[in-house]
Amino acid sequence: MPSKGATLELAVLGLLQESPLHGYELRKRLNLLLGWTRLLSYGSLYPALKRMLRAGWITEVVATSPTVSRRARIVYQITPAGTEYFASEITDAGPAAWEDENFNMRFAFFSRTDAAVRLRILEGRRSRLQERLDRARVLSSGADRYQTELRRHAAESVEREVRWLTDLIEAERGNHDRGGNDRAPQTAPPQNVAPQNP
Amino acid sequence: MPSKGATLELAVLGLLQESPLHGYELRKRLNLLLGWTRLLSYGSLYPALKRMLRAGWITEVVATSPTVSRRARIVYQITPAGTEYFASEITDAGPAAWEDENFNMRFAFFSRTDAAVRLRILEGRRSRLQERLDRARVLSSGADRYQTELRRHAAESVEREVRWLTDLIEAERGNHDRGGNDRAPQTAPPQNVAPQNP
DNA sequence: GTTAGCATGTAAGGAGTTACATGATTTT
DNA sequence: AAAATCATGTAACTCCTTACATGCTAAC
Repeated sequence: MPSKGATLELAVLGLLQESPLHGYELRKRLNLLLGWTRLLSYGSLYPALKRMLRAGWITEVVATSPTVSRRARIVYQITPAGTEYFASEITDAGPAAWEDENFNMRFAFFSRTDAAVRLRILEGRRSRLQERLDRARVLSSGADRYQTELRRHAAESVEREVRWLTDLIEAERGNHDRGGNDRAPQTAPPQNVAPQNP
Repeated sequence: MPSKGATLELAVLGLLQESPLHGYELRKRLNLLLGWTRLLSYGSLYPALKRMLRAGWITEVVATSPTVSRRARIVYQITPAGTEYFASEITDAGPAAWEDENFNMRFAFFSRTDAAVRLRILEGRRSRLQERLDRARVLSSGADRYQTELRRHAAESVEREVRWLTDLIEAERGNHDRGGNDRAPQTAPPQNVAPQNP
């Protein structure tokens, strides 16, 4: 079962699928990929790598570089089992996929995700955010100026994100009629094909 | 030391300062106040209340209501020690105050915070977000379309938040001192916290 | 009568942060 | 020569989530 901490593991596998990496470099890339809030610490990454080794998703190779004699780096490589696990998780468009952290990670690997799954994840994410807005619209008693302003701003942020998702969904649908998929997700002008309204 | 989990404790104290509350009600209000992401679970709240009891910040009173015989509710009240702790923490405008979660909580209790402290927290928060943007601007390499789009959107969100903070800072300065003097006699009608669109 | 909301908890388990510990290499 | 960056890890601690366990009350 994809418990919560699967996010880090999946992100590592996603990066290792492109090329083998050592821990230090991995951390930097993870922070670039997902590090908008707190930075990932080594005390978090290295134990995760050990777990993944035990799970058989990655293998480690001590890189003894003959030319440049840096400190021996331990390079991690993804295994077939790891590739399989990544593929199966990335295919799963269940509720776990539209959690905050998880969603960003899924999105980051969208180029390796089926178009249908992409769409489901985007829509799931959007309706989850919409629920949040509805839940919060039951506006509150006893809120002072600052609390009111805080909520207003938070709601506005969520609304913006909903619009962002809507644009992405439209873009996805727009180039869906082509079998090959994998086109730009950018807010492209809506192509007028046959409107497929729900 | 205000370790990380102090956020929940402080929020509880902030709410209890207005009126005594029992756990269930407390949870609902906390979720309204800070619950834009995940909802707070009882498994998290009740242990926190126990910790706070041990620390002497709150006391519990079993409310035996004679008129309506609901299940006995345990009502928590803030103690003088709790009030003192809250006051000292809320006064501290150190780096901890502009962390994501923490910042929202601080902001929610801004009406009970000194104007000078408010300003420092807002400015600290802003420069922290600015740092994030700078750190991320070194981006580029190895990012595909989706990753690029994800970063663009994230950066945009942070930029919006910076602008929001800038507006708030201006508003704070506006009704704090005009031209270096504290006692602004006229010209400064009580500006709203939210200086927004016409 | 049964579902939904009110109300309080505990136990197991996972995950992350901070601080500690060490050492090489590159840049200033 | 010092400082920054590269590089790998461990241990203690804290905290949260999930799932479990219980029982009352109101509404449908």
